[in-house]
Amino acid sequence: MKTYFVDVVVPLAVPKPLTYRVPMEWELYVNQGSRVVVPIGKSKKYTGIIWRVHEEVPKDRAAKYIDEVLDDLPILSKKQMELWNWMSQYYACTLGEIMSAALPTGLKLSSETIYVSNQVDDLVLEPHELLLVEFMSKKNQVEGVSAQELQVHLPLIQVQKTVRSLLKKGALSALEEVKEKFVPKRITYLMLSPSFCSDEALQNCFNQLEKRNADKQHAALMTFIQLSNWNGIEGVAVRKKDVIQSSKTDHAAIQGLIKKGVLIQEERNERRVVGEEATRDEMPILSKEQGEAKDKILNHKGTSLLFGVTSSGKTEVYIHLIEEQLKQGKQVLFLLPEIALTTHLIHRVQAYFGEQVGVYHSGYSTHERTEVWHRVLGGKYRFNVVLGARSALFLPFENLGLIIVDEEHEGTYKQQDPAPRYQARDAAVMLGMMHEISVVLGSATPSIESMYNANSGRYQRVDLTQRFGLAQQPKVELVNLKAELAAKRVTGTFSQTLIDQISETVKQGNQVILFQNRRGYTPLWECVMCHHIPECKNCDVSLTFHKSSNELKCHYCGFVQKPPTQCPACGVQNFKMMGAGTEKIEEELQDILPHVRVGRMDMDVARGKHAHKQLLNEFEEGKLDVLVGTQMVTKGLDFSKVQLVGVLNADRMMKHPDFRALERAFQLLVQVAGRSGRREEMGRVLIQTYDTDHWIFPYVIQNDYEGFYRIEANEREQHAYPPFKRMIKLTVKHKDRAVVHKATQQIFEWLKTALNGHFFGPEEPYVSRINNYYIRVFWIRIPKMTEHLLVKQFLLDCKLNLLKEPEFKMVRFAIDVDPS
DNA sequence: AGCACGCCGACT
DNA sequence: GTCGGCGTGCTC
Repeated sequence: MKTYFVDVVVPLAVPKPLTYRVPMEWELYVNQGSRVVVPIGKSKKYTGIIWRVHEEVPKDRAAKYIDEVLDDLPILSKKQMELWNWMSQYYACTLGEIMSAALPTGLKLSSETIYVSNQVDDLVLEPHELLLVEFMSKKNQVEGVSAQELQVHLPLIQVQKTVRSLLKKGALSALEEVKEKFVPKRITYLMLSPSFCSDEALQNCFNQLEKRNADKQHAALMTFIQLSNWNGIEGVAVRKKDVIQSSKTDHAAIQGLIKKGVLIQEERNERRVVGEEATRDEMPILSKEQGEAKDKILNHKGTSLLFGVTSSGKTEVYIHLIEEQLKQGKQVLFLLPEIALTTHLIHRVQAYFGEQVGVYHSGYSTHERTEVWHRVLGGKYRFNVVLGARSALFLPFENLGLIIVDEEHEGTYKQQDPAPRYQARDAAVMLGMMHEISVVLGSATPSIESMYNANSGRYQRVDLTQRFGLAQQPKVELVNLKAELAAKRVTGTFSQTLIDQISETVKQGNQVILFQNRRGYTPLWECVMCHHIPECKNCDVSLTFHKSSNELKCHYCGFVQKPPTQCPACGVQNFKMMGAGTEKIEEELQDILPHVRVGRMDMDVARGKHAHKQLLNEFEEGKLDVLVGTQMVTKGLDFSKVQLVGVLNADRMMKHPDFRALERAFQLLVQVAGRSGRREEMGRVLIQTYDTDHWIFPYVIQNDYEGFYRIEANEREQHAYPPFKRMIKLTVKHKDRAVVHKATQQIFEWLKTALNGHFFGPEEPYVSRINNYYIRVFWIRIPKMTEHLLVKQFLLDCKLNLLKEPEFKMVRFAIDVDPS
């Protein structure tokens, strides 16, 4: 007799899968990639994924039994598991961390404590205990009451304490219950029975119903025929609810028709996520260049970099590539940066491919996401195209034929904070290799990494150089802030040159977008006397002023306070605002040009989804002349009447102490410029800067990516940065400054012996304390040929050895591979 | 992530 | 003396 064990990945911070024993009755059902419910600790239950089935008896401890097998068929394919394995090694994280990121919460159920009251006589209860017992007797007697419910309904008493005493007295008992969070919505559909599927039979039926004065049934059937667009074909289904509603009949009428065998009813799982149906757009016609690009990509079973200037029609190429895959019954994964998912690109793709298109991103509810997961797996309503943010990478494609990564240079493809700190674009390339399929990375301003890979032959390079239609390259000019300042031609943030241009553009009935990068450009509160700036008590940053709420806020930990009336340093009661947020800019502009209608779009406004949409609508309808915004205004918004784009200060983004600062600045400036003059007239772009001589500007003005790339790549090579070296960032945090210092000294010694000359640090980051944690950073840069997995293992060992020391056990140690 | 165990301050 | 605060360690 064999005894089976399973290694189960659980979404907890455990280094390895946990081993459980399989009860005899489940032996036939344990498959790799299926979910199970397992007990963990004293009482909790979690969903885990079976990673391996084996017969090796665990040596160090007795294995617990699994509680339940949730799926008869795996919800993770072999390929997905392979991807998870690769990711956990490459990004030095655990499978559990990947599981947390990969599965929609609907699939990650965990247990909940349910209390049931027991009938016990002769029990003396305290008043608050009585209250709780009474509440429970009023509620559901059979199913019990969850701990959460008690907390919500009885806020007046100390629920936990009371529950504990009642448990002791035996008046309550506790159960752990696991609920499947995803319950498919069931909807009843009606169909015509096959024997009535002819005009003749139907006519007969109507006659019969009329004869018997069965008006309601007659009306119901008539409505059904109308709603189903009767054309003699079997199996067209209509919702029962719709038939009843439009025919103004009732349940009984339908039952009558079912009894007569005219209609049949069927329960179906309703799809919460419903794609665009009905009319499909005609396939766009490709230019010669686009057609060639499409063929090159299709014929290359590997990664292609689609380098297409703005308005060169990358989307049309994508559409044709998708079409090609669908013809072969293959699925397509279409990754987009989060923000781009709110635009009309989704509608465009849906207009071509209808109900086969699924969308997957954080804005979707867990139910919707879980449904997308199920529908990617298969079934009648399989999604064959999924547009999604980085986590869509984890969907369980069975039959993937193509991966598209649009705007591949976008930083949002890299997950920063909780592990897994993965780069979705790179992981997509790996996934493509595992499936042996084509991967397309598209961008008008590729990341230095991707262009490097294209130039070195790792990726195939495909260019789109021709602009589509009437779109013209805008005219980009610099405004020398130094000179304007000297000539007293600057008011706050605005140079007179920019003001004149705005005024002129608006006078002509055109629109303006003003771009302000957020970084280092926040409004501060400063003492006029001693220049004291209020700082966050938890973080090493200044508090920023939010006018709308009249609060000083910390952007790192969320701490808020009212602005002080008296300076805590010198006691003077006089503060002024420093710096210029979008709010301030909006105000300034309004002061200078009172007749101009100004709108503002930034994170504060965008928080409310509707406010955001409304603002864009107003701008589109021409109710606003000027839109002031942060990064958000650079993404995929096409306004036909925008003739002028102003970049208020280009310097801050260029001078950031970060090796990617120039790359980002170039990308941003080119993208921002692309917002101007999308139609017949040539648009203008004005960039305000103190450093007009910076080498980057000629390339921005000429829109010369290649030229920019040559210089920037050379810089990176000279200074041993990616893509010429592999980079790993180590972050060390602790609440005690002295402990961090000591820990980093220890790490420094270890790194020195193993990686001498290939690392920098410890370094104090720009913001050196967040949420009361002191932060230090090491930068590791190793040659490409180095066995990077060994280095990562070494770093994990460092972590382990460090946390072994009692004084360092509370140190947080994060490994970030390929940081952005 | 929870949850229990354990070691120190303010109460009966 | 105890109740309960949260720091810390473990989960097959």
